[in-house]
Amino acid sequence: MADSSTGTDDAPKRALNFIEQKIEADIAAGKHGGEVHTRFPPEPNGYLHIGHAKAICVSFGLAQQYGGKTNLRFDDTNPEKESVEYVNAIREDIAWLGFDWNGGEYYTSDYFQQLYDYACDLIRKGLAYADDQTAEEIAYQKGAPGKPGENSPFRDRSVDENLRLFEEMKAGKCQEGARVLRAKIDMAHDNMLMRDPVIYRVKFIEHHRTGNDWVIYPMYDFAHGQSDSIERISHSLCSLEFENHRPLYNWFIEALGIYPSEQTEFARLNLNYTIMSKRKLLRLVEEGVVDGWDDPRMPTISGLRRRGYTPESIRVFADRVGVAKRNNTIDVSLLEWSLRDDLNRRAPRVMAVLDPIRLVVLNYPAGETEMLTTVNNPEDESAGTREIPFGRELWMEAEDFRVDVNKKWFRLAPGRTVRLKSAYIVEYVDHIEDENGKVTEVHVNYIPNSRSGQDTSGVKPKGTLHWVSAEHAQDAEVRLYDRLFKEESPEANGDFMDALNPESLSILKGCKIEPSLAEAQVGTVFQFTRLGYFTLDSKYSGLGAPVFNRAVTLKDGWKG
RNA sequence: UCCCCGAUGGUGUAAUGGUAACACACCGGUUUUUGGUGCCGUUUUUCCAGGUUCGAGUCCUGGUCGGGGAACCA
Repeated sequence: MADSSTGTDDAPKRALNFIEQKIEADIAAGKHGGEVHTRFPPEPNGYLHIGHAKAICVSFGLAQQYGGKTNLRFDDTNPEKESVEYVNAIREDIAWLGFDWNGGEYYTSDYFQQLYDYACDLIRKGLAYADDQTAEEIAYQKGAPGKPGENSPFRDRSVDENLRLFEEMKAGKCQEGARVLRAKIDMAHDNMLMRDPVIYRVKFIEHHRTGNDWVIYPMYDFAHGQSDSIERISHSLCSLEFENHRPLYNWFIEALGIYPSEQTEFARLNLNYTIMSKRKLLRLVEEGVVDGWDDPRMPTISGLRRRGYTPESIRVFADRVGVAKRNNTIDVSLLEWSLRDDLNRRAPRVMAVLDPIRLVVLNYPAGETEMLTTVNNPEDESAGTREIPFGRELWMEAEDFRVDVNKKWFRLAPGRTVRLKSAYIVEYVDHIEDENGKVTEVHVNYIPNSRSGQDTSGVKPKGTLHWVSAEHAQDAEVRLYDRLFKEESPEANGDFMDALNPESLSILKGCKIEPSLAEAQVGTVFQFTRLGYFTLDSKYSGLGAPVFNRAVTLKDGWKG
């Protein structure tokens, strides 16, 4: 099992990251019975984003890799900010990413009684006490980094008194803020978190699961390690910001003498041109800057899903990003590459014209329709072929015709010849402009013996254009997205709201799509030939009124 | 001021005392009925100073820079 990551003999051995190295060492040493049991512990107070996706891939992926299990645990110790709406969204996102919490689904709130008993145990061991001071007094006594704190006047209460006072807290006899339970550690400790941390506070707030059963709630530090321990988590993986909490995590486990789960921290994911904090994303939603948590411009998993990202692409991305301890900012182009790389191999190619102008084939008989065969995916023969209608009247992309061009122009222009994708080669005849000089219609002649697949014309056009038959095309709305922020580090200078990109969304109406797209399903991503990858918007698409989102453009090598 | 963590091309990640490599990005070439894909190639790298060693990105000491830390948040 220890070398399950190395794959088959002929596969090149991927370098292990530092957590994999630790796990393999632990397995070799027989630690935790040689088992790997991880957990993913979101607080249900917001939607999951791409940063969480990395954490999910790490915790679930490592367990998978070493034949272990993963628990999903909702860390719901603060009823003020949590709700079932978030619980359900989180579940959906993890499942969509392709992970199965085969170790079970749990809630920290399931352990409230157990945690309460642990606290009583600590009191009995003389390691916790009830403190009746205000939050301000406690904060003041904490001292400062480099300056020791001072003991609370309530620090030496007797075990019996502490037990009675804690019981009163539980029974609802204390006002919020009137009393807390604190661990008795060391008010002069170098690590501020070890200076008698508060472990229980009073909150008269209904909890989304336990209702009004409890009026005292454990703090993160008193809940997390113990929950890991209760679930016999061997490797508790979290982000760097919890490094300072590890001594406390271990202190509680040792003081309580419970199963020794072990915490390992790694660097969280940061992406340029976006923000990742739940609080700030919430602000975008609340201020209506975006169309909800699943707006296709959001870095949320639900936003990426609606945008057209595939679970596979996100998993590959998480893998490429790596696991290490130094702070990082990943270039968003790696995310885009991951999607293109996945979709290039899988997405069916179709044709659509976003900014249509008329293309008339003068020498093609009016009223005649010819069905042409075209491959669905040149990268995948098994994707098969389909028929597309061709006729005299077509739609072409306005930007594919220009009057004044240079030698680097591969498209249509006066005197030029181009191939219509999967159809015929056509040569320019003339064009019509409106009173503003805008080209509204282009006229061409086709070369009859240049039909795709049976071309005997010998003509070698420089470019290939996409098109749709005017008679058969359907109308669609297409939404193009650009990055939400115009600055690489939106939080770097001042308010991130000032860094918003005002042109992050453009809505195109009257786009022309080929008839086969009438049967498009939400969840399928298509390549619109030469334009990018597009998928039906799950929110705004109606019957007969399709709305497509562009997930990502094709890489554009044209410098013209 | 104190504690913890980190530092390798533009961005990430490897190299586990023995030739600094891989991916993305960039640039160039080639193929192409997608200016896509594929293929080939160019450019660019160990924070600084000492030390240990036949040999240091790696070990040691000191420094510099960056991140985290004083919520009844997680």
